Amino acid sequence: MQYWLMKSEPDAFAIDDLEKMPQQTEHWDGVRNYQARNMMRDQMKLGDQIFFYHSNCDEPGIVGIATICREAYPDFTAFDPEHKYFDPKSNPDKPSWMMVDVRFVRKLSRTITLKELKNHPALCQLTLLRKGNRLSIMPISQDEWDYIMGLE
DNA sequence: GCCAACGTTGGC
DNA sequence: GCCAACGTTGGC
Repeated sequence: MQYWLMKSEPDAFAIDDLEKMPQQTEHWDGVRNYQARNMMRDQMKLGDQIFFYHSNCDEPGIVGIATICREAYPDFTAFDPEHKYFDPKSNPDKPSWMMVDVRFVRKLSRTITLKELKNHPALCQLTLLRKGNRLSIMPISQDEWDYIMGLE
């Protein structure tokens, strides 16, 4: 099993929104970066654990845990000209983009903020903290996962 | 709102 | 293949 961190802007889709979905499950659409797509397509497996991260907001940080409940399949929002994630270069015969389904597990008892994560030398290898890294999906090592869980 | 640090696009 | 222009991300 692997661990991941996935970013979402809470104004668009927050951890509370995931919790309120039917079956507490939602497809993770709109990933339009090849590196992130490749990780979803090639590495994300059923049961993998996810840190749900709120970005671009007052208090950026990890707010909850989710899990992969469906492995990669074509991101159908890319086929819909009315959709904001429409990509004319993608089509059902040859989809450019993929998505996974994620299921809510639980909220953390508190937000583990980006600011706080930066204060831990043990986490200096976190992709999230690397300069200029804007990936919306990134792998987390077992050690990093355990360490962060210990901060809650 | 600003802007650094990307990734993508497209002319050449 | 190069690289300038452009668009996006996301912290601050």
